[in-house]
Amino acid sequence: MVTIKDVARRANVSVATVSRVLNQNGYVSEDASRIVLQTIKEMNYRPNAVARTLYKKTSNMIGLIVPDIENPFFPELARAVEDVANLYGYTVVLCNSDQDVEKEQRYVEALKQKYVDGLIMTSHQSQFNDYVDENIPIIALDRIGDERLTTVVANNYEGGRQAAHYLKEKGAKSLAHIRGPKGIASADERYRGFLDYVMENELEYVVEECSFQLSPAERLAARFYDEYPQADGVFASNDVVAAGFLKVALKRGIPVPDQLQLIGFDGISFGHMMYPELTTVAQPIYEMGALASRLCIKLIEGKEIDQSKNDPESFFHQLPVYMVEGDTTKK
Amino acid sequence: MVTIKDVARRANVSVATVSRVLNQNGYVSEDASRIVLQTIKEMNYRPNAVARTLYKKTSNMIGLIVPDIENPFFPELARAVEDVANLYGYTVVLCNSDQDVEKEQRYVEALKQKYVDGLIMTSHQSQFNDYVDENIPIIALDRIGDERLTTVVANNYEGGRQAAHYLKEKGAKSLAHIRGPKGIASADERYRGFLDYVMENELEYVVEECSFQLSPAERLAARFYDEYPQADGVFASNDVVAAGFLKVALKRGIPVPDQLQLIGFDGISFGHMMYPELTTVAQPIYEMGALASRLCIKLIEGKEIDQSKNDPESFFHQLPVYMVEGDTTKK
DNA sequence: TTGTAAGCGTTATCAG
DNA sequence: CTGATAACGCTTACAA
Repeated sequence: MVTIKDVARRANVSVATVSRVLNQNGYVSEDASRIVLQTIKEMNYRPNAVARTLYKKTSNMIGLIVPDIENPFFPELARAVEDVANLYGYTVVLCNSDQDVEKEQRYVEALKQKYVDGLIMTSHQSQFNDYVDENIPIIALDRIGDERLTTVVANNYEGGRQAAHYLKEKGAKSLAHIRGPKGIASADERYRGFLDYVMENELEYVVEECSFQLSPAERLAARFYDEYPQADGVFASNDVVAAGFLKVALKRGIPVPDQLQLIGFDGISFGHMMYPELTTVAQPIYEMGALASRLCIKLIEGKEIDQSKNDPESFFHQLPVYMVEGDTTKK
Repeated sequence: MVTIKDVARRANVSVATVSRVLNQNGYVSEDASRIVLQTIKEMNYRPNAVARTLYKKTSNMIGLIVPDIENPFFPELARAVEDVANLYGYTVVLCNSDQDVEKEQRYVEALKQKYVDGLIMTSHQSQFNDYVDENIPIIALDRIGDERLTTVVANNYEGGRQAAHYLKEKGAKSLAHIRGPKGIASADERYRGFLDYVMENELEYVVEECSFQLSPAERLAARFYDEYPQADGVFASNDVVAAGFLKVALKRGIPVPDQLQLIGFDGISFGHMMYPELTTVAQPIYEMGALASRLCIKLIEGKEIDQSKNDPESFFHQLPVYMVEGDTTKK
């Protein structure tokens, strides 16, 4: 591997000079600059990022921790984070926490040892108060729990309300909400929104709980349709669960949307892959990821940190959700 | 940040001693060891990975380059790679190449500068002969193009044959293959398999080409059903395209599987999220990722490199595919 | 068994 | 404008 020393030797200058033209700082004469650039090209020299990191204590890497990249919500998010990071010259290190606090902890530790410049952490049950003491910027994405962290979330509460409202408008008389796991903030919020709305409007409703996965959703759906045959408007806490409910309904020959209307949450892309297409409360997934990434970089590069301390708006970013009208609700 | 020096000072030993107990090599007395361990704990010292990397020229990181993490095939793969990497103490750096040769090149460059220990590169059009000269282990995953690279792929050719055979067995008379983009090896192989089988059996068939995405698939499907109303057995080159064809068929009221049978390829998890469930030629996705990861680590740690040079079996790993019978083909 | 010191490849300070 | 040189935090000969 060719180092800065090799270049310096060949160009008959000192390493300091080479470093200067590399970083474009400090004075360096036209001549020197030209010859150095030339030799760099000739020797195909690439500065060693690790050495640089060691000295500068910054790696141009961002750690992204997700509970499970296989959950279709996260690839879209990850993609956005990476796109923006890339734009600014950062590399993203992706980690699966598996919702395991210890595993997450280990990752954070490992990443810090690698001098990652910032961390973006997605939804999780823990409150992770421990992390705020870390000396690197952390963005909470789709995750609430510590007000001291810069946060990016969708308006889950409003989404819950909208779902209930939409079902009511479409004529559903007996609502159901399949809520996500207790303790996961986004699930809790969607539930709260739904509940507030049905209470305010004195609607008939039931609530069941289900993890954000297909198989549990299918099992629950089977039981649910037996138990609550009168339910004609189901709001699932995410699209995967909604898909499970849709699948079981179709399998049983329950007419969707005529007898049973169905709304999901998230707006992940495969909602469009099925037929009937899923009606869903969509989060601006890509925007959320992009924003989180941008904020993280902003914090890293030290811009506007103070401002954000004072301005609540730039501390807590809640993005609006929007209805995507598919075929699982009436026109 | 607490460094090895701090620990040494506090423990009244030299940094060398601390380093020795840290790495468990070289002689160190019971006493010294005890006190060092003690102070490490007290000071909550974590060795700096960057400094270590600089010296050792190894980072315990593996770079994983995928064309697009949003394509549902890759999260499963990535997950497997990461799980195994983790097991052996490696961190995975995920990069999206976007099928862009230059972007991929930039990533490889950037990763090398970070002293990644190995690279796993997934399907791509380029032949990337350039990379074999790199001085780090590279695994080609779901990607063929350079025989000198250790390769992990599914038996795409056989999959293509199986799909055609299955459709024939189920009584389809007029077959169609919606092949993936020319130049992508896996797509080419599936096509070859399909073609060989229909030729050998003198079956009626047509072939269309479509990129591995939903929208193009839907557009093509619409045209396709108009143009080839007699087609009663469609083999799509991946599950996303199959989903697109299924969706349009259902929308048009074409009875699936009675009038039209449909087979996808990949076996991604959302094939189960829809109803009717997709019949598909499944790749052992997780196993492929896990194997690639294991092979990469094996190469990194220098085991069996020579052996693999001689034994073709350990150079080219082709995993078997298997039919997943869903509801889009007859029972 | 332990310590000293020379790297690893950069950057930045400080004289010239 | 340029060049020595001291960091950055760790590992490992080589001495002791």
